[in-house]
Amino acid sequence: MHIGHMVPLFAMHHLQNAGHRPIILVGGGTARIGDPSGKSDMRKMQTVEEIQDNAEKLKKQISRFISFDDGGAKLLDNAEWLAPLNYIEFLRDIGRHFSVNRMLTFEAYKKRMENGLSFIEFNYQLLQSYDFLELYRRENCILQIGGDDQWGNIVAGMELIRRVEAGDAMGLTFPLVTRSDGKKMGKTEKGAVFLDPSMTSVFDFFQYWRNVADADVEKFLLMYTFLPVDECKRLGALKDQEINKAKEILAYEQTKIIHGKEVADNVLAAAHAAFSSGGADDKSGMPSCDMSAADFSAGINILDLFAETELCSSKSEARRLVKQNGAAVNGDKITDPDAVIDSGFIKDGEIILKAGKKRFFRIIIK
RNA sequence: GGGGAGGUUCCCGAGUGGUCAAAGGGGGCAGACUGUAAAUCUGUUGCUUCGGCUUCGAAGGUUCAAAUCCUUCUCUCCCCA
Repeated sequence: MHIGHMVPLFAMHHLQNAGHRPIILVGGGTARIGDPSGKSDMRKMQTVEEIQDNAEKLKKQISRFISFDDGGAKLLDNAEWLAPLNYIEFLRDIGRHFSVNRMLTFEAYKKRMENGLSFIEFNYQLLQSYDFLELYRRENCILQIGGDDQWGNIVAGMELIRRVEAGDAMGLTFPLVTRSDGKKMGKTEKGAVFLDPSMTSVFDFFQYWRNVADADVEKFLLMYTFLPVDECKRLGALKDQEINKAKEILAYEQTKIIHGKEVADNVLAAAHAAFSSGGADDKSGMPSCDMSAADFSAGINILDLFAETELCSSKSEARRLVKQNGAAVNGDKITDPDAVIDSGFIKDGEIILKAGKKRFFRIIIK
């Protein structure tokens, strides 16, 4: 789960507030098949344990803004009805309603016609349509929402419901959220910005939002926060230095939604501490680790120290950083790769490392 | 089953016996400029005890020397059946 997946979930939040009952469907059954809308590779297969584990995590993550309490949202796994499927019966009852000619006209398949499309991927549409049908039958679900790459699959499901149950179902899709520079939302080239704090630290998460392009501020406030529309517009219209406030609010609100208010407050203070107020604010939201005072009594080489933290992944990288004038300890640049960090650097029981202008790491001395 | 084309460092993509840790581009990182923005410019981009070490789908082989040649295997794509 990364922030690129959030839009349909936010839509769910709003729909739930309007009195609807959201059902989140996890693809425990379809996880074993590729999705033709994916770029080119088949989805990697997952074990049953992985799927269940993921489903639990998912529920935990989204329960902050979608209520699973009594009568609230439901989380279902399509393995429940896909796993016991009988192939012959499926062909007879479901397959007969699909026209290959029509399926081939969908954009998602057209693309794949050039470099190959396996049969199981081609079948994905039938399965997703069947999911919709089952949800219609079991939960009286009449609306399916998803990214616009799901358009064809959703429409196919609507048609199936009409043919089989003479029911009237609807679809709602959202365009892929892009940033003003044309890239996909939530993708840094290093990888996606994940909701799980063990994959993307809350500090980095906050900073991602804090650093969005000016042109994206209003759009993201509207899409990714629950602030009133007027307020979003007002903030998005701020200029120059002022718009930084809007970005901070965006980052704070978003962090609050995903990680909770307490974490958001901490990270906000940590960001202040790192970037402006000379260390007066609470730094507990900053990425950190514990080290013992004894480790520093003999001193630690600057390169080793940086390589130990998440700031640098190897000593070579640390060396580069130091050479290029990008490393700082407690705010002072260190340019000598042989520099040794010892107890003298400990201030108020901690040492603050900085790589470049925006990446911080806090070593807490125990 | 038959025939053909391929698998190169994060990605795309050069490289067909030594000058290759491997062109170029993208991305990343750092520096300058700024508003913790964008754009731009510059540097950098396998690891290292700085002696070297490991990388070009996998395993063997030829050679003083291989990403480059040979063998087997494996995966992908295309055409025919």
